[in-house]
Amino acid sequence: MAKKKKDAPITGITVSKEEDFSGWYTEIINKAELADIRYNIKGFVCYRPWATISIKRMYKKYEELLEKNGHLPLTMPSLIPESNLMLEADHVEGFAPEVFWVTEAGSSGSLNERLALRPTSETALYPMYSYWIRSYKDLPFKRYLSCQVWRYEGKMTRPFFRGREFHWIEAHDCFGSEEEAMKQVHQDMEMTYQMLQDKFAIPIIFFQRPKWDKFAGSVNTYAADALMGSGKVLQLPSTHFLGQNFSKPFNVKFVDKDGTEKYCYQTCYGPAISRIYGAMIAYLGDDKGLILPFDLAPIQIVIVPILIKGKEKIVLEKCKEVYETIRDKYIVKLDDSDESPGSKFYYWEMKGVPFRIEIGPKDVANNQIVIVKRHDGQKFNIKNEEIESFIENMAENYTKEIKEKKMLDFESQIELCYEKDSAMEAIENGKIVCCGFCSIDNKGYRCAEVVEKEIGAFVRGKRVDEEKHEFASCIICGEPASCTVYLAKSY
RNA sequence: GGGAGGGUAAUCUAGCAUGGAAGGAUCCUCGCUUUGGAAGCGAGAUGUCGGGAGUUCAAAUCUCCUCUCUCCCA
Repeated sequence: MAKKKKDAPITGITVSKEEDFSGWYTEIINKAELADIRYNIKGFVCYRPWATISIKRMYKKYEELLEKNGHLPLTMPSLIPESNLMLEADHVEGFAPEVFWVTEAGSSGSLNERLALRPTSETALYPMYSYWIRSYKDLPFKRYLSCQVWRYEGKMTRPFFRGREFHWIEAHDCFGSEEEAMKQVHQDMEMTYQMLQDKFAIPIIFFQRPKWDKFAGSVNTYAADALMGSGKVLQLPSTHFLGQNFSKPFNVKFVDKDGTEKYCYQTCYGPAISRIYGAMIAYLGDDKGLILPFDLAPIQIVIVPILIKGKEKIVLEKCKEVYETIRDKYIVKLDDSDESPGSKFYYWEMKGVPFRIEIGPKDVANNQIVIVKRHDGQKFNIKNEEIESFIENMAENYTKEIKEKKMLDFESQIELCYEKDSAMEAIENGKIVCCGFCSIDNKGYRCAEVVEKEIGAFVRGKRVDEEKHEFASCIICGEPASCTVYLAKSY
């Protein structure tokens, strides 16, 4: 065996995730070759193959679920005329500060009308919806598009978490009644749980956002907060009930059964896939590197031959044999490069490959192989005839095991608080605070500012599932509480 | 939004105070040797010193502008 040298180069992760999350994240982005920020426009990054493969699979899963639930795909232009964008007042006000404008083209100089690079597609889609929707028979009208959007973010950009360009899906649905629209909002939330929790192993909870924090132009916003375990939350997909706020200015109406024209009730839903990917690698990863759900891993099984002088041939033959038996069902890599075995172990662990198969002369002699599971490091000696069934069983359970390990019980994260001081202490201790609040309508905004300034947390809103706690008064102003809200630090 | 610190080869960096031939390590390529948790030796290749302007006989080094990255706070 080769001797380790003290100053041997370290290709794996060198920063502890717990001690220095920022450093850990930066290092994993680089060393696992997920993104490259050397592209010289702030907030615009290259997603490298290892990330892109997983992201494409996430898209595919999400798209399949949306289609199963009655959405059809479409593709839209990425430029929006300024006059479209201006049609809904609140929407303009909310997005105008972060719009990228195209004002010149070619050699003919400036354009007659400025064109916005879409920051979101409501104002691109809805003029077309007014053409496409004529009758109640066209309803419900459910469409989605997978696309990039651009927002001139002022906050610090980070690969996947926050960029000035990001990749998402947006679904835009039209209904004949408010009830149907609200049913869609609930279906959107259900889809979010199915994807984020079941497929990507990220624990979430939905809140109805306060009025001052809702999507610009919507009636209400319901947003998933990922529970990051540190008491901090991260906003993930949100779904919005738009009411008739957009259908009126955009003239999205239908002739109902009774022959009268009515404006549609609309919803929109925006899972930002790039951000979900960032949340997933950040939440699941450990000090060895990435941990990926089995379906999303670009390589699911890596075979590492242990080549001892004089026995290379029999080892490699067995590796190829195993490779051939499993390559039809899984994405398998036989790493027969010149690196030392240890170096390969560290590398593929960092890349988050779920299973590693080691095959050396001893294994050949014993008619077995060694299999190591990435997420918990468990090691198994498996006889030749049991290889396929063992892998099948382990592959089926791998994502579930990660999910069980990483799932957080929301109730265990929260602390009921009746006074500002105890809330401050709870937030300090990395808890989510549950308390009474005067109002999540605009009149509660002043108290929310106090929460931000003095407690250092944000009002995330009213939980959407069953609320078990009741409070008599607002934790800030002491007025009678109209609702129970949750306060947390956020990313 | 506010503050601080960076940018020299693909990567990490020395050099900058006091202007005068850009140095090392890693990666990469080739050869030999090795391989059950990060191997060794030898040879080789790689630089608009982030960009622009200024000062100077002379700028990685001084001045100004700009782009970009990292970290912290609101």
